[in-house]
This record gives sequence, C-alpha cells and structure tokens, in this order.
Amino acid sequence: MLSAMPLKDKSTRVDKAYARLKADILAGRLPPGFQAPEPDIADRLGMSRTPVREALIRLEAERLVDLIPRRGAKVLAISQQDIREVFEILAALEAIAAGEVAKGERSDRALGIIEEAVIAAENALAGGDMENWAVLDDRFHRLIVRSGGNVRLDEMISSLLNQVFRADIVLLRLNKGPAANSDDHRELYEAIRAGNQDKAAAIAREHRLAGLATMQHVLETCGLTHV
Amino acid sequence: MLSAMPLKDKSTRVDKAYARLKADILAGRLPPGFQAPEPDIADRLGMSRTPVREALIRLEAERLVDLIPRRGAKVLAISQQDIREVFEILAALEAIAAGEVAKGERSDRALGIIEEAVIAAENALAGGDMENWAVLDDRFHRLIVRSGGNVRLDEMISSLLNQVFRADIVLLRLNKGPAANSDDHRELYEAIRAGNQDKAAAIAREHRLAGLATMQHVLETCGLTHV
DNA sequence: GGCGGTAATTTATTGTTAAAAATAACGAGC
DNA sequence: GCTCGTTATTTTTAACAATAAATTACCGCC
Repeated sequence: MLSAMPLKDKSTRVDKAYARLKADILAGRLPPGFQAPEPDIADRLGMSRTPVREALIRLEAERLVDLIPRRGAKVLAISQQDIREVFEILAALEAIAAGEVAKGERSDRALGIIEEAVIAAENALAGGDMENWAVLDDRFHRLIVRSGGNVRLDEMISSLLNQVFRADIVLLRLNKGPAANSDDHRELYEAIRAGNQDKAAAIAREHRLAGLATMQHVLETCGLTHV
Repeated sequence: MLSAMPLKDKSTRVDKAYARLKADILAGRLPPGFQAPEPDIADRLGMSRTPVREALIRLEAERLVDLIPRRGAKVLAISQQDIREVFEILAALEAIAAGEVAKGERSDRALGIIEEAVIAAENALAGGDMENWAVLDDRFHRLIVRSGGNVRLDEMISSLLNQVFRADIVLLRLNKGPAANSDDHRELYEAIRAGNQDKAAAIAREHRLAGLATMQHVLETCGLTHV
C-alpha cells in the first residue's frame, strides 16, 4: 500500500481538541490570560462542547489551563514563582533520568542517536541558527529522559517542560543564546557513555539550575513578572 | 448561624464521583484489576455517565485507572517496576521538599506541628498500634511536603504516594513494622529545625530508598509481583 | 457429515450531540 | 444599598451515532 494513501484519521474528537488546544497554547496562539467560555472554544474547533470539555480537563491536569466555573477556560501564565518551582523539580528529575541512562545498557545504537543530537545542536549553535538550536536542545533533553525507560519520569518531565515552554521561547529571543552552558550537553553525553551515573546526574542537575539562574536574571532585568 | 446546620453540599457530581472512586480504589474496595463499563459505574454511583466519565479522566491522569476503549475502566495494579519507578522519583522529590523546609522560615508554630506528628508516630509505634502508626507516618510525610510551599511538588508527591498506597498497606500487614528506620523521622525533624538543608534532603532521600529496599525484599520473599 | 475458517449480523460500549436543569453573575428597580 | 429577576454559563441528563467485539450463520473442505 502506498504511503500517499490518505491515512484514515483514527483519532477521536477529544484527541483532536486536546492536540490542537495544546499546540495553540504552546505556540502562543492562545496567549497566557486568554479566556473563553466552553461554547466559544467548541465553535472554534467545530465540534460540540463535550469533547472540548474533556480535552480541557486533561489540559488542566497538566497545568496549562485553568477551568474557572462561570468564567470560562483560561490559559495560565507562568510566574517567576512557577519558574522556580518547575526548574527546581526539573533539576532533580533530570538528574535521575541522566543517572538512569548512564547506569543502564547504553547500546551503541542508543548512544549514537544521543551523540547525533548533541552534534546537531552544536552545529546549529555554531552556525548561529538559534531557532533551530532551541528545537534541537529541547530534543536532546527529551531524548535523554526517554532513554531512561522510566515512563513516569518521562511524563512528569515532559509536562514540566511544557509548562515553562513559553518562558524558554521568550528567553531565547531576549537572551539570543543558550540559557546554560552548551558544552554541558557534550559533557553529559560523555558521562553517560562512560557509565558514570553520579557525574551524569550532577551535570544534568547543574545544567538545569544554571538555566534557572539565567532565566531569572534575564526576566528580572527585563521586568517580566510572568510569561 | 450555628455550626450544627446541615451544611449544604456544594460539591458537584463530578467531584462526588471522583472522591468516591478514588477512596474506593485506595481502600481496596475497588481492587486492582477491577473493570467495569461506564454505565455500570454510573449506576453504582446513582448518576449519569458524563460526570463519571470526567472523574475517570482525572483518575486516569493520576495513574489510578486505565480507560480502555470498549473494555471499560480498569483499576490499575502496581507492579514491582511501578514501585521502583515511583520510589526512585519520590526519593528525589521528597529530598527537595525536605531541603526546602529546612531552608525556609520554619516558624516555631510550624516546627511544633511537625514535632507533634513525629511524637505521635513514635508513641503509636511504641504502643504497637501499627494501623495508627501507618496513618501518622503518612501524615508526617505529607506534612513535610506541604510545609515546603512548592505546590507542584506537593501535588506530584501526593499523586505518587497514592499510586503506591496499596503497596504500603500490604507491606505493613506483611512486615508488621515500619518499612524504613523510624528514627529517620526524628532525625529529619532535627535537621529541619537546625536549618540543615543538605542533611534534611539526604535523610529524606535515604529514608525513601530504604523503604524501597524493604518493600522489594518483602514482596520478593512473598512472591508478589503486583499489588 | 462434521470441522474450520470467514463473512455477516447482532450486541455492547463508547463517542458525541443537543437540550434541559441548575447555578452563579449581573443589573434593574425599589 | 439591598432584593429580585434576568441572563449567561456550566452541569447533567438522555438520546443518538459510530465502532469494535462477540456471535452466529454460512460455505468450502476434509
């Protein structure tokens, strides 16, 4: 069967609403503070209210929206306090994840994929392509977590990264550079390859904490209290 | 207005369904593996499907049930792998929480409440009242986290504790004693009172990891692969 | 004539809609 | 400034549509 075949859309309306709303929020098309009653959102998505509501419940559990009775669904803004909370937790969780990967099997195949991600990010950075670098940086972090094999950890970290996603974007535009030392990625990769669990965990933790410091500094100097 | 007044039930059907199902799952009245279609559950709860459905979506996000299309909602069992994952994450998160409390303000009032919890648990243990000790132990752990003031951390830890709640109960019955050194609680309290962030974090981490070891050992010797 | 596999039918369950009921915010009138 | 009615919104129900599983009927084959 040819790949050009119009693959039948198996996903349900709930899934579509969820995916679309999430993408719109992360991309900033639904900006923080945006607020609308359920029927409006349902109309925009061309479906009835129930699937929209179910999608919103899931997004609320992920702290992307707030469902305020009789006020409508509201896209949450990220405060400095939120950033502190998320980054502190991320530092700990990513440290575990990195340690688990270093401790684990580390097939040549898996290591190769990680190294590719490191190199790709380095090249983008060297070439000054910051937009692309940001994407590759994000991919590297998520790749490490996925390689750990702890699905809960993966989900939790992914959710936290989404919560501060907009802040990352803003930081990139303001800072014009990596939030933390970009050499950390290579060092982390080397520690993983060497099977050095403690070192990998430490690098991951410090990398994230450095990112927090940069983020706080930049937002502070720009007077941004929320994103 | 007198307090004896029959306080009007403000909660919605979704909240009732959520609370009832969650309580039933944690208490084991809905045992792991239990499975039922939505209409059955709705009938049992005396309401229509929609609020039940929304409650189930929230419970699924908390990893307490699995919603399998055309198979019904299923109460999840906890495997050894699940226990490893949860305890590893808990060790890291509780370490942060303990550290935050030690670093924070630590009013005499707050410290007093924590000490009370420690003493109450010690007394229950000394008196051999294990059921009560388990409750007080759980309260102590959640109290520490709440005192930290990081609401995300609180929520995440609470969710993880719920996921392994049944395993804790089983362990208590099999082990007839604390999963980890019960002196840890007092030591943790002392470290917090002294404002020693690193020590508090270390004790919390080791306490949880010791609990994991005990849990694994007991479940192993009993041949239990899931709870 | 029985057996195994396949196609059609039935059934059970979820996904979705629309409308009714409940409820809280809003505003007019006293 | 308070009360009551109005309105907008959510909550809940009930019915409908879609869909996958289960069952049955059918047919060729041994």
